[in-house]
Amino acid sequence: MGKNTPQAIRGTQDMLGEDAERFQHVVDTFDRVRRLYGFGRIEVPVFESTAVFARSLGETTDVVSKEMYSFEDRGGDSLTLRPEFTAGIARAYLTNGWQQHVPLKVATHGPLFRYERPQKGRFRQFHQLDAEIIGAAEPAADVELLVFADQILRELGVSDGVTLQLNTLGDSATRDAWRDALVAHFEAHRGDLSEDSQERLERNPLRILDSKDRQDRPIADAAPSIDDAMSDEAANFFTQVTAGLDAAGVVWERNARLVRGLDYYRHTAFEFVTDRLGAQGTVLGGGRYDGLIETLGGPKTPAVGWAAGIERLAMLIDAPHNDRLSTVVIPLSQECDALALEILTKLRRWGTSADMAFRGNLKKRLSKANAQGAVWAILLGPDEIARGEATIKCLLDGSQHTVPIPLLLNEVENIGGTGWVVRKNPNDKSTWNILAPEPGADQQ
RNA sequence: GCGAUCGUAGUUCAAUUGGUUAGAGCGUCGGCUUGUGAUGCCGGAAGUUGCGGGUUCAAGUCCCGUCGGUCGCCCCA
Repeated sequence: MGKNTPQAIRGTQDMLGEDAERFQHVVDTFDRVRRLYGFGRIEVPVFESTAVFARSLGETTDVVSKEMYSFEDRGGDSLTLRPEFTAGIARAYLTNGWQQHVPLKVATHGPLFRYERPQKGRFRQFHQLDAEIIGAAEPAADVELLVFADQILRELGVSDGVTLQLNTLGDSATRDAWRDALVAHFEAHRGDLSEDSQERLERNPLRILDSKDRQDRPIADAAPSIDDAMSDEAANFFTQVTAGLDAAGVVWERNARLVRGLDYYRHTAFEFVTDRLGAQGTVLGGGRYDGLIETLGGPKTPAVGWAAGIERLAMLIDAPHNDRLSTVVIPLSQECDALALEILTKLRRWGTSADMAFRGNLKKRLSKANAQGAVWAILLGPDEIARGEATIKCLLDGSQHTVPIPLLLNEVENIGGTGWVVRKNPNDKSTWNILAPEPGADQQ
């Protein structure tokens, strides 16, 4: 690193090659599965008025109180880079009058920002997949979201190491009653709690329940259960959610200590967790937030949603196999460039992946083509062009053949009666295939 | 915000208890082949040892500060 070269901002990442491919594979999978479930794509701004997040998440949450990137713009307004998706989506729902589309199933993904100490699976600019159903009070919506999440994890091939932990926080009355009981319990043992948890008692007492601190465990384990405070309606709701998951074949386990950090959650709360990511075990999490939209000044509107960490998922998946570059066109002198460009353009318009090697002598260019993983090289030299021919070389087995240029340009099959076949197949973009002398195994 | 640990060519790493001119693989550039890659051989370029200060006859190595990476606490996806 030179001394004067700029550094990337702490907690941000630059991705190239495999890292970027993994990331994109997660996004692609999400986008494909999301359509299967009828979730429409939405886009929301990367920044909002600070109040949108402060009111939604709760002023005392860590996210709001110490992790937001907030700034004053030139007009003097306080803005904040989104630390999560839900608040902005709820705001968009209200400002655009999307009530007309209820129940609204939407999905998005993109960057989020949180001023935290970076570590494994945790960044200051990170990226999430997000899915929400707004305006549905039925447990079917919770189930829908969970089955959707489960399928994404399956299709990414990570579901083996990931388990769904499920809990209910009850309705508002249940949650409040439970919270009071918890506070009373923890208050009684205040002196025995860890320093962190004494702090939590003020800000977010529910979080003492899943404290990792040894000192807290006995007290947390002895704390009153949500089930004791649960109203019949809330219990019934939860039963319907679990019944739906069972019917859909989604494996889950109850974790009565599972609590979410943000204030707006009610009823269903869940996390898909793994032990393969060190301290950051949660790969996807969410729940029901029936009160949020009202908090933002809208009508009473039930909603559920989840978010998943793209980087975390990308760390879990196997490296996606790259499609092989099909063809590299190699002009050997300047007079061949125009023809090379013509062929190159044609190949790409046919749907074949192709590139041009334009630097160095033939040796360099072939070497470059090989390094790119190309299957075919088309060599265009003055001599060949003079004869009206091009050379096609298979980089897998080294075989090569000359081909009349007009045939190349006209998508002709069976090149010059040699048995080499150029097949243009618009439905299969991998094939601008030269078939006859089998080049060997996997061209993909 | 707290704690631990690390920082050496583009990159991955090496460099006796502080001791000459800081090395190697990969990559890169050139050559062995005037138009033939992937396997081979030869050679070149490439470093203010993150940055700043200090201790010492002598610092990549020890000390302090700072910036960054990594891991944990916390928090969360």
